[in-house]
Amino acid sequence: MTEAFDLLARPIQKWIRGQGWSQLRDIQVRAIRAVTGDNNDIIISASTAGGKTEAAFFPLISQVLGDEEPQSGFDILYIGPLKALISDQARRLSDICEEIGLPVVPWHGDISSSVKTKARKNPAGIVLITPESLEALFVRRGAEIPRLFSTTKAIVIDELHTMLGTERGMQLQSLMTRIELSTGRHIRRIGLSATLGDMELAKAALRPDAASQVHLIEAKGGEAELRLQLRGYLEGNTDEGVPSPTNAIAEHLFKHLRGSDNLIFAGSRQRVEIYADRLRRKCESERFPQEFFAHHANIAKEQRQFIEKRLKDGQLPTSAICTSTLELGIDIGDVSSVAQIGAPFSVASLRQRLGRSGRRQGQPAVLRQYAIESMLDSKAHIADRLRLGTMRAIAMIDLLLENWCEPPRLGALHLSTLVHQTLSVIASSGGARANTLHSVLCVKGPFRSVDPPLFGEVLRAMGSEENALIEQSSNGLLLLGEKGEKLVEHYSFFAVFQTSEEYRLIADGKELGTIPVDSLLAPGMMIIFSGRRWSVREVRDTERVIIVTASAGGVPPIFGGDPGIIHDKVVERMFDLLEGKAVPVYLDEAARQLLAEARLSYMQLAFEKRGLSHQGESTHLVFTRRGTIATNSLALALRGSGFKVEVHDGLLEVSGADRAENLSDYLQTLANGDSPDLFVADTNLRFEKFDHVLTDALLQRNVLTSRLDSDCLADMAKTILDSFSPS
DNA sequence: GACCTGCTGCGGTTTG
Repeated sequence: MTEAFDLLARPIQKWIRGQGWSQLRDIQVRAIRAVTGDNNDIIISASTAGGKTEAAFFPLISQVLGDEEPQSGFDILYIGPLKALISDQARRLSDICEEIGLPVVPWHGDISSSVKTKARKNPAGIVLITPESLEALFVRRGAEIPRLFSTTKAIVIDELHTMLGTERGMQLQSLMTRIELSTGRHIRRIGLSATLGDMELAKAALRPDAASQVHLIEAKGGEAELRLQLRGYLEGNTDEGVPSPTNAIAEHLFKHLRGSDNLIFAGSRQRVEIYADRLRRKCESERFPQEFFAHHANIAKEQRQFIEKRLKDGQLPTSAICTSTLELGIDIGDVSSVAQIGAPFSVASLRQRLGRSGRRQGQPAVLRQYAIESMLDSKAHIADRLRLGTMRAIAMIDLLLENWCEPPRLGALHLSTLVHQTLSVIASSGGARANTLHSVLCVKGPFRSVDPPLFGEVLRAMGSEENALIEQSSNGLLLLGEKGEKLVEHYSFFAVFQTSEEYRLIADGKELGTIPVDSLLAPGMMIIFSGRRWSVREVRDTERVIIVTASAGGVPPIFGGDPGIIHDKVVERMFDLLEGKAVPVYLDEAARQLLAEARLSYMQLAFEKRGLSHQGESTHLVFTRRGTIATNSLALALRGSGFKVEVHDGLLEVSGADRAENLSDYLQTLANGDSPDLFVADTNLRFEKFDHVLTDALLQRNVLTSRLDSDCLADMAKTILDSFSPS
């Protein structure tokens, strides 16, 4: 083997030989050199099943084995986003470490407390933990942190992309900084991922102070051949014998997927239920055994694990109709194909989904994309005439083929998580001064855009009479207030993300899953859940339990959700497509037709006036050609000035102004640099777990860094006016 | 116009 192999400890070499591997993979060779060479941080980027875990751990374990005298403390800290992933990885690492005698400790909510107590009393080896369990260690056992991590060589962060630019990612960054501060040691960080949109941003997020020092190890090539098709379907055809798009797509899935393992991403939990119900009934009527199953976050854990196991075993053909639950790293083996119903919300997630197929040598990855549009008549809506859903699906596939995916959105204030971490630091240390908190969290920690005056405002909000989360002692020390103590004491404190209240659905004494409390159900109503039909017998409000029995009819519950954020680049590509002539080869006949119709509609609009187009008496179209954040920001500005606005991908439908001049006059004031008030209407500004603590002024500043952008308005208005002005 | 993720300590009972 190579000289990299020689850098590994004997027991690791022996294990590799024992596996019968003839050679190490390229990223493994490069990772071994990087880990052994210096103590810098590292990002290892390779496709799923590309050998990233081994690439990081072979040399790290070798270093641990090279230590002369083992000291008390965990040698390697692994952070994973999912309990299931941690259990998978612990199994793989145990296999390597068993003979060596290095402990491997999975640590999350499903691990018994005796295992954790034992590991805490005698810390050694590799600990694999969730951000939340690490948080719990800080809050409940703050004094033990220096001892537990005094000898830790590295922190390995799996699925790094899930942690970038999110509340949970800020929490993790904060905890990593706090480990370094409390042990007084610099600990190298190693991030693993398959879908990082921008390596420079990923480096900056991994180590804000020394991004340029981060080694980048990217796998080259090795991508499976991709076979793809985009199929178009029309809704609203009342002719006899023409199936609805849902039925036609279910038929197509049944015909092509039955007999093999597949993932069908349906886009929402409600649509998962609809397709699962259709496909189950299809199996029944054709007298085939059941092989299509619904899989989403509200379905009971036992049922989800049953489906995951069926997929992994590969014994019985299994197709899961799912949401993003089956998108991340948990081990379900290789699937024959991936289906996507409706356009996804990001290219990154499409790529992650596609990575589930074509993992075996010589097997292609297969993607079937289904697009549903409405039939057009003279009153058809502009979003339908431009076939925006189909345009987005094509734009996303286009960008996927170019190997592009969304970069993380860094630079937001994340004030909700700042509130959380402030409580956490005070809880774990018993009390802290304001300047210490600012230094730990905002200077050394991740909340870098929060200056002392802003932090002071956050502290005052937390200490307000109403919130009473913190209070100041006579000597200036900040302590937990009455409500703060209560909050931190409960285990629900450890997660930084928001969750909603739910009812449990019970049939024959067995839990089927949960549904949101706001989906109004009463006895006698019929629902579809877990792909089957049920009738509600009893609603027990105090226990939050709903008893159901099998039934013949039903409709899926409404699960609710946040609107997704589409990146600027995707919308730009959609409009390039509308203006272009090329027809992608992977479109079926119906999809070609949709593209042709969209281009014709766009040309007719553009013929009048590009950018700002007249629609009937008092309705105008404003083409922003930008993603969700910029387009929503302009929509709020217009609403604040009395216009009525409907928002679509890259365009606004504006009414309420009698003449186009009013609209263009207003856009002119924006182009001149006038900054409008985006918050005149009673816009909802509370999205995250601790947003309720913040004042309106803080919420507005927060939202302007995460979901809105007022700085882009002037340029956007200029561009729109330029394309509008008569030539 | 969407999706996902996570959770301690203690008291009681049973078993060797």
